[in-house]
Amino acid sequence: MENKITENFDKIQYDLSQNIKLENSFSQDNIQLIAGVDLAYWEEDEKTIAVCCICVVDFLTKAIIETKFLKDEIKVPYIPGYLSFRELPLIINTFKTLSFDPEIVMFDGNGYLHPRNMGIATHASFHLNKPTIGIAKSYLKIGAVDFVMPSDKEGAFTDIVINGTIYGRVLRTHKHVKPIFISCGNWIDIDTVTDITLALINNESRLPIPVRQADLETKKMRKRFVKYEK
DNA sequence: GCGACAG
DNA sequence: ATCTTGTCGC
Repeated sequence: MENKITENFDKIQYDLSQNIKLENSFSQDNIQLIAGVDLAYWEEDEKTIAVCCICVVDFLTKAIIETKFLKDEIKVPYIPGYLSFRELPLIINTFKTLSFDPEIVMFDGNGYLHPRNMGIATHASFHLNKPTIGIAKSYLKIGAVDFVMPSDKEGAFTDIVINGTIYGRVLRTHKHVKPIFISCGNWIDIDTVTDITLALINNESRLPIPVRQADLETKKMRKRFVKYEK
């Protein structure tokens, strides 16, 4: 049964990946606004409900410009490697409610660092038509490829290379703190991804501000909903 | 049968 | 992702 699901997903991902813009010309200088996306889940009457929050951040001042959310039932199961099919529908609908127009979007999860180079950040770029970045808190193993732990210095990183291609980067954003796994979503290169990520780190978290903020908001919203419906 | 497994 | 208490540390 799960096989049937993933077969269909594989075909959709293949079709999407044919829609390729060739340039990775996005530069840090082009950013004024960057968005962060995250979801929180809970159970309600045997159903899985999620709220998606998107936070728009001013890249220079780090100020939170806008926060929007949307709640809905989630019917697709979580299968490792197929996260986007579970979370993207709600994300796309939430994105439509934004009044600001961020130049780039940051996701909780992988982009190119994925068995089919089609993690949620990459998949989303084709729907949002914007450059994207993947930020994962743990490693999704690709085949038998392990990652090498970077040295214990802020800004230290190692690359996850497969057949000569950089799939992603293991980045230490704070000393003595577990590294994060960053990768290109689309229309951007890995060095720019690294620069942007590091520019958005503060002392509060190992995660960059946009996804950190979205994570906080998403949990606030869940508290509100769960409290009001019982 | 057992382990692995973004969120 | 979520469930969960205390606890160590800045």
